Amino acid sequence: MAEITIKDIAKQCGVGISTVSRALNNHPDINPETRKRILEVIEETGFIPNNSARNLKRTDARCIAVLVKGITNPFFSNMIRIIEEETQRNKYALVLRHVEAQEDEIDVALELEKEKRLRGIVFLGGTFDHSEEKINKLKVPFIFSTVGIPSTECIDVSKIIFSNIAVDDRLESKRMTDYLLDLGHRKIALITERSELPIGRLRTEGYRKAYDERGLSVPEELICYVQEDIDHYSMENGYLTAKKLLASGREVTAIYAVSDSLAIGACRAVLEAGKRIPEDISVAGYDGIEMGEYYNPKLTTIKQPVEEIAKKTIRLLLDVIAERREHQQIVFPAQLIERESTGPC
Amino acid sequence: MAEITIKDIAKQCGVGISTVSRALNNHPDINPETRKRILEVIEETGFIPNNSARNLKRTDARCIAVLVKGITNPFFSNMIRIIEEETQRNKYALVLRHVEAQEDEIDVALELEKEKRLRGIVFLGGTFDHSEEKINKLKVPFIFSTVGIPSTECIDVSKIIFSNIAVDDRLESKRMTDYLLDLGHRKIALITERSELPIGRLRTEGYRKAYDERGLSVPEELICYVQEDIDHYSMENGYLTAKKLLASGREVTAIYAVSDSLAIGACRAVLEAGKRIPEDISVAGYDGIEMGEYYNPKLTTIKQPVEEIAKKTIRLLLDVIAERREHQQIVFPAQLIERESTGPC
DNA sequence: TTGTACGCGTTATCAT
DNA sequence: ATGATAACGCGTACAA
Repeated sequence: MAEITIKDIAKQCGVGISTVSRALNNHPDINPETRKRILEVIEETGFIPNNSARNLKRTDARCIAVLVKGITNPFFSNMIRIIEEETQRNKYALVLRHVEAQEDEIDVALELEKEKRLRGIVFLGGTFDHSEEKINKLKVPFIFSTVGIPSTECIDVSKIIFSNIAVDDRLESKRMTDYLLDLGHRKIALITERSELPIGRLRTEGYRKAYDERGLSVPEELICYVQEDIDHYSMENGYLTAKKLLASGREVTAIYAVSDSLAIGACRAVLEAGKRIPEDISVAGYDGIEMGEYYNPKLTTIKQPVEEIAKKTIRLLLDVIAERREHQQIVFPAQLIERESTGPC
Repeated sequence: MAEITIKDIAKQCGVGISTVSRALNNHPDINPETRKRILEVIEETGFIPNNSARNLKRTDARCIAVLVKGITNPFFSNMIRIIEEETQRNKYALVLRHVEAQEDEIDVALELEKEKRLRGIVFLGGTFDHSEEKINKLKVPFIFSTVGIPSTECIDVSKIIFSNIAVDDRLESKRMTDYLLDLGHRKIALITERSELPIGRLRTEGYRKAYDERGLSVPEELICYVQEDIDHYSMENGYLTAKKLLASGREVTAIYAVSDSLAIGACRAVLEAGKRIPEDISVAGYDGIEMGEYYNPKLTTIKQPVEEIAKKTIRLLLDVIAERREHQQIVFPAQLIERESTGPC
């Protein structure tokens, strides 16, 4: 059962294979009539060009890749949707790849760069924690988006080889903590992740800083780490972690979780413990996912400007690809949205 | 800047390229020592084989594809996770492709089948509504999973060329409606989609059937269709649709939405209208996504056995690929989970 | 056990 | 405007 190829089309049309190729790729140097005839035969016969062969030969290919680490994270759903739109608007093809938790996103990128003819890469989620050596192997421009702000020690390097776009997680996290402190809360539990992933680490630092700046001592016993063995940012993890906290009997007047999913899980635990939100315990999240607006009570959160971030990510990447601009480190402001889940102590 | 290829590795190791190829593919016919030496050089030099070239030549390749229409649908998140696990357990590679709303999933499948050396395909979401002619072009086994049960007229054909796994949406939807009717509700609003996609259509039929069987007339004015111009199964759409319904002033004692996301959106609208759930209005969903357990109130729903469905999907597909089994039409039972969002009229 | 040579389906180059 | 032909990087008979 032979696959039907460009050769068969050529034979059937009585033309050379390069003519068929030209018809396929909208080449200018072709008679409109022959082109039409060829396309008709292609239609009839149901011929589909083999992408592997194309990628092997092609030199141009307007194509970028988006590598998402943690695709279940609803925060990325929106990002991806907008990225797809923007990419399409700019007549670029997009290959979207899901990176498993245990996979290394740079390895995947390297492989993809060879397979397709990528012109650029966007990393969503994951870390900066990659050896310089490995990162240097990437030959096309790439951008980290919403993975946090790199610590100062790698800034000089990064300026040269990649862009970064994110909100200032440390600052925004401090803002949320400040807000809760301003409401009179002192016993603010933090639900965060232990691992050294930038997101969790930065947001935890912001929480600490808020206490520090006021000369208040951080209530270490209220810093709760999510389970490592299940999805760090799932509702389930927020639920389990909050439940453990509440069962411990430690006094808590507010819970701040470093993601909205965690916060919603925490809400369920609070509710199950027979407490009211926010009258007995305030709950706050981070990210600004759609769910927070629909939850009952509506969730107070730090809303990241997803749309702007996504659009800027693509625009910057395409600019760098076209050499219209250098790599940049961009910080977007986020917004504290006060809704129903938080109140005075 | 020449890409580093298998040839370079061969030269650097002082061996032939086929030896390198053998090392790469764990071929038996190779001296363990040379193999080790080659792998070392590959490691050092950071060589990554070009997948396009591999796909072009390869004949075996244990690889299946999953095409997801509507990846934002949280119902699929879990499915995908389990499918990934199962696939990996069976030592198959998985290519996951996101199909845009306006794209035709069969076209995408056809293209992918040429590009990679696929052994099988899973369709998540989408429709059966494909011309037989086109569907016949797919040469590898494929399965529709959770897209509904095909109407009788295509069953005889389908038996031969593809498998289908799903719950009986019509039946389960009727079950939910029966449950609400049993609670004494008569003014049950339905939030569903107008388009002829199987999911929406089947679930609407079930709703009607429940009324019909009791000799009750269907409250046509309470059948609400979601907006076509935004994601059919989003919380936003549930919210907007329910809001319009409530504003109309029509009497309603229960709202049944054909997906949990829609139901949660509807809950928000009910709450905003100053009504209590379930005391004033009961709300029920369908699917059994994680969110429903965490929502406040917990959502009554029809829970699809996602895990079983996902596992069975992969197992059946692999069996068909290995010719251990014929294509099958499998119907899974779902479960009505009564939680907090529904109560007596 | 290893190396040589051919071909996978396509695009790019160079003639014509 | 069109056709022949050489790559692209790899896997695999086949020969050694």
